[in-house]
Amino acid sequence: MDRRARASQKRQRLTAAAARVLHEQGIERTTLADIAREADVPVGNVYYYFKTKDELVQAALAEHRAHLDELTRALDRLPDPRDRLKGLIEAWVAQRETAARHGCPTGTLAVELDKRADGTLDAEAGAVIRRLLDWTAAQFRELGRPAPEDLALTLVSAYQGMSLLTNALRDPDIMNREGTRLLRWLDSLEPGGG
Amino acid sequence: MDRRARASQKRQRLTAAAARVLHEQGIERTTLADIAREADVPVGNVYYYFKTKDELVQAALAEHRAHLDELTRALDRLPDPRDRLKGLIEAWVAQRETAARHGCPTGTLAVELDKRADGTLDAEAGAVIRRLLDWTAAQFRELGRPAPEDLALTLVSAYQGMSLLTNALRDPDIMNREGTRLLRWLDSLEPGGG
Amino acid sequence: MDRRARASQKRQRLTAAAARVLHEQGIERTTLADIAREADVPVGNVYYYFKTKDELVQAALAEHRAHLDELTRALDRLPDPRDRLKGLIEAWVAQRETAARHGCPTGTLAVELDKRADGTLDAEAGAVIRRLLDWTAAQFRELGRPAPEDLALTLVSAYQGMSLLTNALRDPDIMNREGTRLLRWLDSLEPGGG
Amino acid sequence: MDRRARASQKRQRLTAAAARVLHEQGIERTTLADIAREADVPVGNVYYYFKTKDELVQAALAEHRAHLDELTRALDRLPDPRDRLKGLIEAWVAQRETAARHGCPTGTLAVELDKRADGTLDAEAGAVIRRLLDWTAAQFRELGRPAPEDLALTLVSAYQGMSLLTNALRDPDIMNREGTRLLRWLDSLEPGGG
DNA sequence: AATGAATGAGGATTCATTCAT
DNA sequence: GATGAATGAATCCTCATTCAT
Repeated sequence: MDRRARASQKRQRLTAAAARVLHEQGIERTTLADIAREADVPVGNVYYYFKTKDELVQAALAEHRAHLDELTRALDRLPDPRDRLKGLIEAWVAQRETAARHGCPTGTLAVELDKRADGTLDAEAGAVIRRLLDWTAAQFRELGRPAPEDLALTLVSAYQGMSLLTNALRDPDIMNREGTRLLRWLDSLEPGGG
Repeated sequence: MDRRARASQKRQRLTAAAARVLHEQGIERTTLADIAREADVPVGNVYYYFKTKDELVQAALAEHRAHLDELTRALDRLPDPRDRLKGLIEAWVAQRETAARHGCPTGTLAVELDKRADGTLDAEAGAVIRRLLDWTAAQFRELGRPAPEDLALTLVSAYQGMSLLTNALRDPDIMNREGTRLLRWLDSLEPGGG
Repeated sequence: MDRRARASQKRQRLTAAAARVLHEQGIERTTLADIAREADVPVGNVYYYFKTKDELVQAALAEHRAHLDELTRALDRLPDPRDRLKGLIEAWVAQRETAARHGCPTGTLAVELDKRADGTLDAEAGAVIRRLLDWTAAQFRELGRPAPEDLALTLVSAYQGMSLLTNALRDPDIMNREGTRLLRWLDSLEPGGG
Repeated sequence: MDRRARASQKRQRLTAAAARVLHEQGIERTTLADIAREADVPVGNVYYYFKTKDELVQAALAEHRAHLDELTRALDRLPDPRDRLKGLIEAWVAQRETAARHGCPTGTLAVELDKRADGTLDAEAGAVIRRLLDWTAAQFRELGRPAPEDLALTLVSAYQGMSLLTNALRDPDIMNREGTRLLRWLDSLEPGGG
């Protein structure tokens, strides 16, 4: 492995560490030293890859978006859009233990970023959520449902809401119950129906 | 007004300032000086009323719970539980501009508090949310619906979810759309029906 | 009890509390609030009796000096100066548990006061110790020993030393052992001997 | 000199400064800024070497222990244990001016540390004193004296006592007088005698 | 590129002392 | 005289960021 590869690997390690630690501890509670330690990179060296802490937050957001893309790409292989949406919900429920401990990564980052005066990163968190909304709307559209954007809003809202409650009440079972309801709801939708 | 009254008023002013500023800027981004300035109280004096920053956070949470109690007490005057729930939703939607800028006070505090190692305050945020869940479930129960706790979960989840999305996307209209849907959903429920 | 008496009783309560708490926690670690609480006097009221914290320290020193005077006055009733000195040592050893926990009141106050730039109170602590030295020297003189001041120095030094070691090592038995030795030493001294 | 060497030198400078200033001003009266200034190190940088003020106190204690070890190692080169003990006393007396101004470094630190609720550092101060006791007892044992631990206790007690009196009365001559007595006492001891 | 070390601007908290009634 | 409340200076500690090698 040459210099170039080693460097980019270090960058990747930092990004992954940032995504993980920022999700667990939040932005304000996480120090650069925390991330550096987790990535096994000397503190001073972090600045070679990321000029500011904000850039690391940005990288973490990008990482979460990449995870989302990975998931939707996999679901896209399913022929039936309804199955894709059900797969999405099942993926959410599968993460219930993590959600109980730390909430939805993107959702909680968005909440924290919103509290800042500077709204640069704020928008980026919104963009990840919008991406999820768009993909979801596309599935409803393909299903022939009217107002697919509204349906997407309802589904993603439900996800963020149940993640927050699961987290706040430290009760992963909330995601089981709400997940089950959402799956039944999807099943009840008739293609193109009202 | 004597010393005693003026002092307790100061405490109240600090509590109100804390509730407001912590909602707007988040816990970590808010300094004691911020709250002191907002309440027009010298920093050193804050400690006469609250021994730590955490106690101010606690007071802010109590303030939000009090607001919630006030609202539900008012709604309790309505004879029909369905109307009470619709009133709750309308109150939420009426706050959409604030939600777009800062999210749900309790919800965002809960998210931040969860990121802490020490879980004391964390639990208190959860308690406020649970209070809302309980009141909501009571209405569904009075309506004669089966599984009122699950319905409450669905409604409160929807609220937290739409608040978060509205905030993350800075789009208050989201609360109009989801609010409308929730109202229609309530109307569609037949008393005691499945 | 009239105003005058009640007030002086309050002053006495504060003095006693100061003597106790300053011995236990040291000057720097003790707040005025600590002393006020211990004396069951409102903080604001302390300043009516003592204009500064230093005045309270001074009062505590005076209290310790009074205790010493009380003890020597009682010992002065014994006809034999050697018995008086032995009584002194026995009184010290009887305090060994307190010494193990907090050291000699006057000695530890003197150590703390010495660390100050301002030497006013410093001198007062020294004066209490000097008073003990003088009384002790008087006994040796009455015994007809040569260089009674040196003997007093040796005895008081031994007391301060064993108090410090007992305290630092948290071992009250040290005072038993050294006390026994000092008693034997006194017995071995022949009146007027070399 | 490279970074590494300069850094470790800085640590040493901080330790030496801490030992000195803490001895002179006491723990509570010394600010981190005092120590930083004395060591010519920016305040913020102190925390790179010592995570808390307590760690600096600990380092100062270790420094004093090192000084003690140095002294006893030098004395160990003398063939006669009695000469070693006399050398120890002479070293004490040689420090009389410092003792008059600030007392025994370890003794006064021990007194201050005892006043704390947290007893961690307290024990460390005790350990330094115990080390001195042990070395002293070893000399008496080698001299063939019975109860060497008691003799050590007497000698070290006398040292702490005369240091405290010298300091409290600001009279270095006290150490001359007590030192002379202790030297004579050592001379009077017959090997193995009672 | 890599890295240990340096820097300084905050931020929470404490507390002696003063004030207003 | 009595008292709750007010004040502000001081202190410890954190951490993003920069620097020198």
